[in-house]
Amino acid sequence: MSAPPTLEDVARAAGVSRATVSRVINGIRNVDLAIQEKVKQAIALTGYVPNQAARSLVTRRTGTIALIVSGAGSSEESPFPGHVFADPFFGRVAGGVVGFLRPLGIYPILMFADTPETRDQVIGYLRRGNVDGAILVSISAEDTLPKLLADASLPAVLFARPARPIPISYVDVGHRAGGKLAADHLVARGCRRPATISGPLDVPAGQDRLAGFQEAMAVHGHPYVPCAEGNFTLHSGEVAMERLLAEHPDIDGVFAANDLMAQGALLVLRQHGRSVPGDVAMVGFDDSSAALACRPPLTTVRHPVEDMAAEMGRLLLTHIEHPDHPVTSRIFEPTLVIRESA
Amino acid sequence: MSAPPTLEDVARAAGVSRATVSRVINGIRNVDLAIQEKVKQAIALTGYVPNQAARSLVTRRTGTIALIVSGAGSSEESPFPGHVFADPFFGRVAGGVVGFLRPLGIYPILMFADTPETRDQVIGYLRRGNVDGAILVSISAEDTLPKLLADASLPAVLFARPARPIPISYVDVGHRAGGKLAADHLVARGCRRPATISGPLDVPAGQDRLAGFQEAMAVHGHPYVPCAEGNFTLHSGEVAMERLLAEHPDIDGVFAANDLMAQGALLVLRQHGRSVPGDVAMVGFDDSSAALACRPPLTTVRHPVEDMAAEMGRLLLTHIEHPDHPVTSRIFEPTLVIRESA
DNA sequence: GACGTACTGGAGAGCGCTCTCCGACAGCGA
DNA sequence: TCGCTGTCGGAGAGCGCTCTCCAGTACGTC
Repeated sequence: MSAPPTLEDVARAAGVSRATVSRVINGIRNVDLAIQEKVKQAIALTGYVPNQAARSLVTRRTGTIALIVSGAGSSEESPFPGHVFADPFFGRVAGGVVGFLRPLGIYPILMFADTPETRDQVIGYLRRGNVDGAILVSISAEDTLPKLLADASLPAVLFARPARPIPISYVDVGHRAGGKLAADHLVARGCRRPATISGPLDVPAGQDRLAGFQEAMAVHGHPYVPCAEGNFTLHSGEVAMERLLAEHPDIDGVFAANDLMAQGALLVLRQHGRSVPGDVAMVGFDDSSAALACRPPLTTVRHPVEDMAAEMGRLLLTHIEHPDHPVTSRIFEPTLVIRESA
Repeated sequence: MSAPPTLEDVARAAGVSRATVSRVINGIRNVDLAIQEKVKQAIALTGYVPNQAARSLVTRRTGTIALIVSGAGSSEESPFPGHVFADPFFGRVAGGVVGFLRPLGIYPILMFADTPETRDQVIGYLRRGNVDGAILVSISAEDTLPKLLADASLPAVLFARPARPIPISYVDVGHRAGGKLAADHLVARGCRRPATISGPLDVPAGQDRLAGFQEAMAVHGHPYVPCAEGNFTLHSGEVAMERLLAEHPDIDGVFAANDLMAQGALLVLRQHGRSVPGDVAMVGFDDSSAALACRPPLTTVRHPVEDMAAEMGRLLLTHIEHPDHPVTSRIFEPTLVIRESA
């Protein structure tokens, strides 16, 4: 078995033409059942597996898509990307995408675009026609990749609304609604002196969660809520909580714009001898695995990441299938997951 | 620009033949410098990008490799894989692989093989010639994928030694040496009543870390060390610590076989009012981001995951380049990272 | 019985590239 | 002058597949 069997071999074994075998394999047009059977046996007999390259050459479809995590400054100390996975949130996105695509026989190519050079490499790779489309998780406001993608008119779908309007489809969660959920819950359980640790205020996710929280709090009679800005990392959550505690020692409820910051805040609270939820209630955002790693387990706004990732896959496939499909966005409703921290 | 430019177009623009353009692009043989220059200009002019499918068809190389995370039972509650990323360890592997491969213009296809069906899908995908080779991170002892890969004689490299001997190259860390490092450190800082939370004892990583720790402890005069088995998750670390504390309330030092379990153990210790490292010292394993998320920050045995991942890439490329390259394994030395927990 | 129609299978032309030949030509020694 | 060697560019044959024709057959209709 030096050379793997080709369509030609199968055709010979089945006593039909290449075209017929191809039709059987791709399920195109009616082929006589008896012949279909013969072909299938021949395929099994020869151990034939289609050559994807040859197929791609003529169909102009690769059957692969790219999953790009973009915009992370990465860490300066290391030439290795992937630190983003320190936030379990990205693992969920990856899992969601794979979970949806896998039954379709499609597997994503994992790419990181964390520096200008790697961004160019990524674009080059995409333009070379290696993939049919891209799913992009962009994590900074200045990321230029969404625009480059749109300009290249490569089918693409974004996770989260881009900071600047760009003609590209995206999927997002109702950040404002999530912020409101957190505020309502905090107030409902008797919180009188709320505070919040926001995400970075140059990205929509940061702005909107904060806005939603503040607006709802205003409705509940808290027109001003102390706020410390973080950047979605555990450490930034600690720093922010430290500051909040120093400036407003009587805080009795905190909304952190993601679970990782909430986790950091919890650590600081404990260091200061504040019990949770006794002295201070804490609500996070995302419902990532970090929420379960907290003690007490975190009450948090659930980001239906897996469903969103699946929707991204669905949307991308639609764009690939129908190049003229209009730019679309879909917003998912967040829900509150009540655990023990609030 | 309905149809993208082809080699033929470039050749025409440069006034040479297709073959010459191909030679210039692939840097093969001597081509007159003046002609090279002309060709390069023509490429720039036409905006030519090579068609990977056509190239693959003739070279029989795809220029892609698979990154497979295999053997996870996944979670029963969800059709989505990727929960493995809850352990930041896997993010590091992914980052390390991408970091090494990316400068070479190679990007991995991300696959999860968490059930028998998906395992078959993965094998089918690989056999279809979609990739040149595979990097496999197998996380359970009964995983059959390594064997299937070896049988398919597809170039592959494993992360960690397989539970059963299989003719396949792998990269691993000195688990025993790591266990010894932990033991020595614990003893050196005065620990008298050590205990350990082991990983699952059906995988080498679990067995060897424990063995290395026990052996070193024996040398230090602790022939018997209480041990509770965990499965590398945070929760299992909690459960194990609970048990250890119940059975041996006077423990003053713990070695957890990975950071996540150490993090869980720390949580329990705190609940029981034990200070760390005052009452109990804690040493983890991996030096993943979880170690930094601990309070106090975790002293841990560093698993040089990124370097190991890079080596996997290097090894895989060698296997792809030279199909007859003998099966190889490379063991990395662990080091101790001293922080505050011990 | 002649014709139109529907359906099925085969022939063959590429898809864009690589790579082996082969020919052209220059340089050099005899 | 002839031929030999070495260098460099071109011709052209595929790589394995899809898909558009086209031919053959069966059947129904008038």
